[in-house]
Amino acid sequence: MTEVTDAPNPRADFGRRLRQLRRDRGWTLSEVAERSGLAISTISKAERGVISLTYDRLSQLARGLEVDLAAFFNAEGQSFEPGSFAVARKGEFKRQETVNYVYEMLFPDMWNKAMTPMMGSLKARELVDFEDFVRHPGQEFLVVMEGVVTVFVEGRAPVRLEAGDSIYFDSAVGHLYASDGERDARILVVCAPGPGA
Amino acid sequence: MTEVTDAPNPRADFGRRLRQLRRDRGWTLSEVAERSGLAISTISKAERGVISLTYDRLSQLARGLEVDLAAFFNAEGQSFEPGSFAVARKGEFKRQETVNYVYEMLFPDMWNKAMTPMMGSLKARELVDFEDFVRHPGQEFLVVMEGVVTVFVEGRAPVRLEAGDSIYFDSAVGHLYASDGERDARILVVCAPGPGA
DNA sequence: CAAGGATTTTTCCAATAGGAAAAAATGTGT
DNA sequence: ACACATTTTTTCCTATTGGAAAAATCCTTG
Repeated sequence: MTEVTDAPNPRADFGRRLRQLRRDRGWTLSEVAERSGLAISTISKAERGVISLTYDRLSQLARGLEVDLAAFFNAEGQSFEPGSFAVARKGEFKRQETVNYVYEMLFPDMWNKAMTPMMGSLKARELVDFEDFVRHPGQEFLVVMEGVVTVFVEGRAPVRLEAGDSIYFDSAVGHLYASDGERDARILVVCAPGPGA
Repeated sequence: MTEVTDAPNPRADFGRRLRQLRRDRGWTLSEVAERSGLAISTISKAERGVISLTYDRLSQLARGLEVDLAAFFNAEGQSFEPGSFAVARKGEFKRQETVNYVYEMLFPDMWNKAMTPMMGSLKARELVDFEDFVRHPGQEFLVVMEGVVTVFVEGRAPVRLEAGDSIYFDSAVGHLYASDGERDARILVVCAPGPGA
């Protein structure tokens, strides 16, 4: 016995979205049924929130409607000694310089760490040389500690980050940081080798 | 008798992702069960691809894991799309609470990241319960953003860290953080799975 | 407005999901 | 190695889903 609830049923929303999706395409139930391999009745019920589709069917349906599964929801839219540890005191870092940045590796004498944390300084209004995108395997995480930083990711619009903001990306994609404010910026970068490292 | 199919079952992928998501948080099945309201067995089966969850359950599960539903799907295949990136704005984090800390996972809807960055707050002079050392595989990196923090590493003398200081250690060793100052402390923690993860 | 085709909703039943509890496996400390 | 606690997997059973076909609704046209 299906209750007549107009409470914000989770599936009701989904159903509406589904129907919308179908009608946007001007398709009928049977058309979608054919494309997806589901039964007409199933789709009908799903659209009205009578039933709650299983992952399998959702998956099929997505293919049938030619949308990414996510579209349905977008609702809201290591010789590191085991057991060891190390402390890095502010200011006691080992300095390194590259063309683009000045940074200090935090635990230089531990090797095979799963992560490589670095503190970096970006001089205010440093020239950004677009020829020098940095690329390397693995993933990278950056937090802005002070100042404002613009991150250039190859093929994407620049991202402006303020203190407290962070970004996570695939290091294999060309990237570049630059201070964006009047002051020097201070960043923390943590690199990790990719899954297959 | 479950067939031993290693065929690219659509749900198998999903299941793996699910398990990953749960383990990233260090949660047990029953923990997720409680948070999501689903039965333990259901989650277990879903993770192993034995069953195909319905939309309703998926929805609940997403809430329980504190991820956007879309996060389950975005990566139809791989995790952390090669070449992708994500930005976390200060204050736009997803809150999580444990017995000892309040922290916000920074990129909750990307899974299989090589690193798991979190921002945490430690209430001033919170009682430290030494019975509750935290232990999990992998390595951990902590930076103090604000305040003063004492890190207790099992079997070692407590380490006092001030803003800008950081510590890197093996997460398998019992560890515990506590704010040590008058003010609340703010920390950034990055976890990485160990070599054999 | 009646007839006929197209589309959607219902009905009925087999297939599958989901939960409670038992069983197995996996970890702890002693 | 042992018992003990914790976590995961199985088992067993009920509730729900999903499909085929029948019934109802909605066009369109004469």
